[in-house]
Amino acid sequence: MAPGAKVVHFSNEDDDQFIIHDNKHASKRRRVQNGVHEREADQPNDRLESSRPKAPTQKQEKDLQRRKQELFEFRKNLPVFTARDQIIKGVQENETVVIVGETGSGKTTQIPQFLLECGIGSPGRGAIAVTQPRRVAATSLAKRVAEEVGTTLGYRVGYTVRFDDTSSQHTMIKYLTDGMLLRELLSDKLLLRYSVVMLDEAHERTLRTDMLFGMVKEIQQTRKEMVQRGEKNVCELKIVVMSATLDAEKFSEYFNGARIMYVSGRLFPVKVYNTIEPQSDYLDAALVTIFQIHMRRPKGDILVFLTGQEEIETLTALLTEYAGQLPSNVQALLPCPLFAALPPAQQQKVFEPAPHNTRKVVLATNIAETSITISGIRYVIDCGVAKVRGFNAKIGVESLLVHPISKSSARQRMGRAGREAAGFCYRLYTEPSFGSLEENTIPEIKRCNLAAAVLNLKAAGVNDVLHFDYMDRPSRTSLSRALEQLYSLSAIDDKGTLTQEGNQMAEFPLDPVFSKVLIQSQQYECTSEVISIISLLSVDSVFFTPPDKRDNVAEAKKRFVHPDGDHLTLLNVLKSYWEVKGDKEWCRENFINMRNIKIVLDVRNQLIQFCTRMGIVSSTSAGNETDNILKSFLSGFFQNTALLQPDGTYKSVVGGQTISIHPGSSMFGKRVEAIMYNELVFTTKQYVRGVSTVQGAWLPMAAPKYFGNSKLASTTTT
DNA sequence: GAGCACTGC
Repeated sequence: MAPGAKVVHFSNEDDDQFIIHDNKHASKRRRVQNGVHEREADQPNDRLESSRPKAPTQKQEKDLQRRKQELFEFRKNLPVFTARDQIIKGVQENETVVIVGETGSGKTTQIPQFLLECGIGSPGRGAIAVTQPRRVAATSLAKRVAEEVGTTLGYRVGYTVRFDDTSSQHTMIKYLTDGMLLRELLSDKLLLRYSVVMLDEAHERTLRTDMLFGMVKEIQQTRKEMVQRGEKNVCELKIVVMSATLDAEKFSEYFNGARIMYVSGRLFPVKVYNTIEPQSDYLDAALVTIFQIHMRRPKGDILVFLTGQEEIETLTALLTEYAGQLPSNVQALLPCPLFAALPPAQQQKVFEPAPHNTRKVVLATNIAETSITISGIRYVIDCGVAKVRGFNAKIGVESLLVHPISKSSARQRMGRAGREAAGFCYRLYTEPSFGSLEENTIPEIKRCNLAAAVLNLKAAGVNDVLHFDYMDRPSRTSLSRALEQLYSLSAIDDKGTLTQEGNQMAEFPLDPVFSKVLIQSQQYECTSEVISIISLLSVDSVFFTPPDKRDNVAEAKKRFVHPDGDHLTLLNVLKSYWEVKGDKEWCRENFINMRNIKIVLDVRNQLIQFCTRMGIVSSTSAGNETDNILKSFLSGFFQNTALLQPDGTYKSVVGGQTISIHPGSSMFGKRVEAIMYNELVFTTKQYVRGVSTVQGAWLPMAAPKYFGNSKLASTTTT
């Protein structure tokens, strides 16, 4: 099949009246970098040593002030700048304000500065916290705003993310991840160090932002009552919710009718086309559309939204093949894959400008919808679906399935074409299909396992999690399941109260199951190994798999295999890495993902620090007693076990479902009496990953409270 | 016999 043999027909393709989004001010303005460009922050040398930030020296001061002046020229042209006085007044007069502003309005960089300048944030009253769902955003925003304020990073302006804290007692504007603020809540239950909490990107509705909504709302009320009672050293807490979409009423309603303010953005008009007919094969439709654009439309790069790595690799291969057949008088076509598992060096390629006379085609997952911004994109192709993580609380199984996106997600994808100039968006579905999409994506809190979130709430003092003030309430089944799981781990007692062990578990930055394993490892005298393995399991993979080298990767993996399964195999990888002292060449030869190994080592160091603080000896080693390591894991993962059936399949002990070992596991194809697994996710089958051999006899020992022998007996018979 | 979107502490 030659590209162009088939044609995909789009509505209104030559009708300039059909413009969905039109900001008439936008095209007149010049694009200004507002410092939220993730690429810069993704450089490996991004990490700062946590030195004690000091006031700048006289010489530094001079440079800082010069830079500040330069930046002011940009700042005063930002749309939000004209609304400075109204915003200050709005926050002064209201305890909560909802601010709606599109990308490029400058709200995230400027509003904290306004609040600092007018004294709402001050050493006396408290600092300004600005939360972000992502680390890179928090760090790059802080760097930019420090420059704008004219201070060294970490002095008046800083950030706090996991493994990296540049804030100090002098910090008045602090950018932090929402997860980090949740952790601060454990030790500062009323967030007394802050006078303002700004929750940015609220429309994304991440699990953590949703938890913060409820907690800051309660804290605001408590602090107000304290002030009314005349308590000293307390001031009221201001809440600023910032959202990019127009669902502000929902936020306002939740926050007792909070004042809504709108800030204009800086997006250019994007013309939207829908297909006239539904497309049975969106991958094929995308391929044809790419060439239709390439042959007929003016310069500008193309961004294609697809669902996953496999699709992206398929389409990359097809594009490369057809691009080679283009006539010599047509400009070249350069496919650039982009997904999270791609090694950083290859991710970097999407940011490089296309060579002369070449059009770049970025084939991306949802990573390009929020996390990564690519310049030069004029055309977006949207297949209308995405892989979505789900959780069935009734049977306790996670899933990862392709699902139609929401209208707001489709608009977000569309907007990616209008960041620098007017653009075009080709939707590979009909207009009625668009009309039938859900308005908003279902918030994460309604579709994930809540065990960790519930434990976190309880540790922060919210005991009645069923009646907590959720903006979107998770189902009762989902909350009950979380409570049951915590009970089975002895994190809470039968009244739902946090136990001493549960309190300890909440301290660790881990899923409660892992915290349990870590604590239990003391009895099995293998804490050192357990910490390493937990760290290794906290990244997607310590290997990376280039699509053309799958066999070589499989070969490399074999070198580390431990007969008992993935847990000890992973440990072998880390041991080998240490033996060669992280030699780069060795990593390359063995397809070791250095970025992820770095994260593993960071997590490991952090866990050791937490252990030390809590009086757990982290150096205890199992030596050759590797069974003890597996027994430790079983003490947390006893529910994640399956038994071999006479027909050679595995059946889960809880739920009795037939499960398959993921092909990426070292246990793939092996038959043993019983297995324990790290996770079970339904994709095309019920796949388990992170699998090790266990003995059936260990099960009742691992969880005497949970296992009656009857339960075991009932699943072993077929 | 065959494969996981994206975040975060």
